Amino acid sequence: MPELPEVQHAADSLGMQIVGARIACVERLDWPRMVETPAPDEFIALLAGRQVRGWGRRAKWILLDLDDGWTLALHLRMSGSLTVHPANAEPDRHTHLALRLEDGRRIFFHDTRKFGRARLLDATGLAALDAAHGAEPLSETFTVEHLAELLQNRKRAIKPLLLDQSVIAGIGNIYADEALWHARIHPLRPAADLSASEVAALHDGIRAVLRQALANGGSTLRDYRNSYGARGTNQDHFNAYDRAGRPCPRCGATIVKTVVAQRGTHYCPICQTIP
DNA sequence: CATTACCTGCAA
DNA sequence: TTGCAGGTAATG
Repeated sequence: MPELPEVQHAADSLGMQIVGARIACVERLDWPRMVETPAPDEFIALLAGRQVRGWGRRAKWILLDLDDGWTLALHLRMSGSLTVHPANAEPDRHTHLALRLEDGRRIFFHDTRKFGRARLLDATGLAALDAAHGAEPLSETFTVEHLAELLQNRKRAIKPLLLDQSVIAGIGNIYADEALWHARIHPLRPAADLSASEVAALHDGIRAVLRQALANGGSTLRDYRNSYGARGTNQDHFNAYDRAGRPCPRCGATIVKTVVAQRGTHYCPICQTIP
């Protein structure tokens, strides 16, 4: 599913609609395995009556800041979506978590593949979630120098490193391929082997593709929707991802698809030099 | 580092 | 029917 741009839009479109509202109850939790902590019955009991004070995003987690010091953390994984509905809306069979607000509206966590997760965290739990994740690539502190430090001494291929949430948070399969295309770097290049100018290009590429996707409301391949149910349009602007067999927009060579780190990987064999 | 598992739906 | 999908965790 969703990577940083989609999660940011999901969080913002949800948060701005429900900030200030109070959760009346959990109306449905028919896939209890999605609740990682606390136990499902406690999760349900603690959520009732909580007011939404604010919202945010950390890595690919949506964070709803609640009163009494709780944070509801939601991860959409591959196929999740969070939508807000009027009182009369009915959840379908793929809606595994439904919250009722005191004003009558409903929030549906829809997730065909059931990979999505929810956690209700206290301050300690939130700090642990934060500590488990790496640099936020759109933050001011994510400089070229910082990226260079992160790549230093790492023999791993650059693509799996970009996908490692404990190193850089929020990049997934789409934006890893797009950032590497942007920077003209082959996905199998050992991270520590990148030259200073390549690191600078990668830094630029990461930020450019994420910002462009944010501007386009994220990418919708199949399931992604924001909390109004709207699709993103960034999938119309891919240069490499999902473009196997089509021309590289930069040099005209045919984009190829391989498997790197067990993920489908798209790149230009001419622009992105072989390791 | 690679493989498998977790799930369902859809295209090849 | 098989393989693949935007993610991650648990295994050899």
